[in-house]
Amino acid sequence: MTITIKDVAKKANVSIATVSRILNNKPGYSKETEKKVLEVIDELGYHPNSIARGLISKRTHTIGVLLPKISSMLMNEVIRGIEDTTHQNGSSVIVCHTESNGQKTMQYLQLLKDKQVDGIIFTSERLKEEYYQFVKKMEKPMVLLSTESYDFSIPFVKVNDQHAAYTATEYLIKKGHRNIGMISGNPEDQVAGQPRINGFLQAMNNYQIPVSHEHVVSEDGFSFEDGLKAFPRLIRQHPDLTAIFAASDEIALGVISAAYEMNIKVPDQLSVIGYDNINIAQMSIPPLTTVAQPLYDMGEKATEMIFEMIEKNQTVESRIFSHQVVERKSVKDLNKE
Amino acid sequence: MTITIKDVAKKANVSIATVSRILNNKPGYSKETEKKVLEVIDELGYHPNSIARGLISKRTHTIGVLLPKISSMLMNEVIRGIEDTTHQNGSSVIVCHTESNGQKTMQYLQLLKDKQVDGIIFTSERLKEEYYQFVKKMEKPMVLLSTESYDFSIPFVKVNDQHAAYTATEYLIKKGHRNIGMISGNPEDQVAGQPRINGFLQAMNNYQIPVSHEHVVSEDGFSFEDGLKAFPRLIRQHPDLTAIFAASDEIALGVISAAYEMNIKVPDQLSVIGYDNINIAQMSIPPLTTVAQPLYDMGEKATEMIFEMIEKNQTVESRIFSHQVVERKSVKDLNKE
DNA sequence: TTGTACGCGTTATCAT
DNA sequence: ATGATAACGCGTACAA
Repeated sequence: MTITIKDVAKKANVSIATVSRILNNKPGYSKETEKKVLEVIDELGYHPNSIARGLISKRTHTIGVLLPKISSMLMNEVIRGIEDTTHQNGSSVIVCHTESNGQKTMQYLQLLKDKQVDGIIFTSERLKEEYYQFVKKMEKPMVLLSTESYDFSIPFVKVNDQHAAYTATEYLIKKGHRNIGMISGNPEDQVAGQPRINGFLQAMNNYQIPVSHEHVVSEDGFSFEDGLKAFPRLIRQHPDLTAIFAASDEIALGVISAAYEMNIKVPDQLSVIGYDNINIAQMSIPPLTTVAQPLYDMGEKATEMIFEMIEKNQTVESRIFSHQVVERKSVKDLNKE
Repeated sequence: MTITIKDVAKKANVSIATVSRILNNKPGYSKETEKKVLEVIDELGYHPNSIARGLISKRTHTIGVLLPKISSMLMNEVIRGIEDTTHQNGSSVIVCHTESNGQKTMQYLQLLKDKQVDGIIFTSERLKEEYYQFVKKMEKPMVLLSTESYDFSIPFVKVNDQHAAYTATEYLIKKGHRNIGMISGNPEDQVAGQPRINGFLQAMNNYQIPVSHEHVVSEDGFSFEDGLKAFPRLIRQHPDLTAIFAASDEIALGVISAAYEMNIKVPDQLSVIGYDNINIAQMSIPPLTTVAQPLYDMGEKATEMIFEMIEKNQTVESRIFSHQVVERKSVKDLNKE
């Protein structure tokens, strides 16, 4: 038998109301009874049932996170930021892998609604009208993470992808490179695809280096395999390339492996810069230079925003995190020759 | 306003009891009323509130997972197996990172109790008496994953670590290696530490190859950095080593990177075999040969076991998964010279 | 300061 | 086949 507030009340010779007040710091009890009740609670090892609590208070101390089909390594740090922060706030999180599948996403949203989550963090994917409407009906706060909506006004946390891609490209240029190619993710991806391509093109243009769209090659996604497959195509088209900007670290590692297979030395014959700065960036040979997103911090911030919205019942300001290139050893400085 | 079973009942001109029966396939209603009610439900877009449901049914359709401080890349696949399976069963999971901290673990156990999870999956760490007693009082089923308890009789899912380590070492030996070193995790780790060392030693002994304990070097954990730091120490002690068995893939990558720094060619001058077969094993240069654990399947199986215990209210048989070496390119065959 | 009683949304028991 | 109602464990308005 689980022990309830009634048991405590009985044993302490008070009403359940009093126990409840003490539990929730609501005024209306004397120091004496508080002490007495606290003792009994301790003695019985009583803990309130959060289910019952949630039923009445409308707060379940649970938040939902929607994740699309992208690198688990990438999301790992983000999720850690979210989970740590959530638990620090005495709540827990339900993680949902939507696989970027609309139907699955709706199913998960329904699950989150059934479970009465207090808020939702929607990640790394375009927020479709359908999703938005559903959440709106739930009347629960939502924040966007690593994505942004132009259709609906929802607070978000992200890095400026175009700017970061610009920075990466510019870094290459400043190291003396002129023949630069890019391997992007899916160009139809409005959040991590096109903007990074734009940033690349913009940098090249700004430095008045001729580029065509043939300089950017793309596969479906951002994976190691995508890099592995895309690199040979790119290098065959442009054998004179001295540097490559990869739209993700995994792609970059794929490029490095493919280059190794083709007997092209990195960074001596080919420089590579990545994007994300996930764990594996340090593990490659040579260690990967990359533009870093503060993944953990972004997860943390998004979570803090959700809690602020939940508790103050008002909206909150979006936050753009700054990126930063992390220099390791995959880019050669052509100026030093 | 959220719409409840009452709204459905009212609109369908029946009692809430009838609606509830239809919702739960309890006998006691006619085809007609069923149709009518189902229509109304659809029309209103009604979904039962799982919180209220959980309050009375004592099932929350939530399970808890306890994770220690180990490679997030490793646990990633396991977690995916758990989450997928859980969601397929209409439940969701609360993931708790204990950091291998006893106090934190107890806090999380308390959280899981408060949230009334239906069951607990305890992972990759020794089950302390304190944890066991707590869960026992909860009267909820538990299964062990990648760990095993000799003190308490709890169903588990794992690979035979000693045997797998034996297999890895034997693989090296069969490729003609005799001077073999090992970089292990923490030897005091009773689940992934000592057993793997034992397996290594056992293989060497069985093939009558002299080894001392100096052939195995260990750092605190199983990380890339551990491998990075341990390798130079090991190779200085035994400059004649031709092969290394690393107790994890991350350690193995650390070894490869360290070897690269020291200008030692893998696999030409040094062969390396890993353990786990996580994603990054294919990304290294050269791609890593390793002994694979069926991580996703293990997560899946543990989850199925938990659900069986929950639903049939009885215990269940443990399961030892078989391991398998995945040949890539980090081990040289000395017989082919 | 303290207690009584109702309600949260659902399932289960007992009538009808 | 169906409905009224207690119960799940807790918070809170209201009364005392």
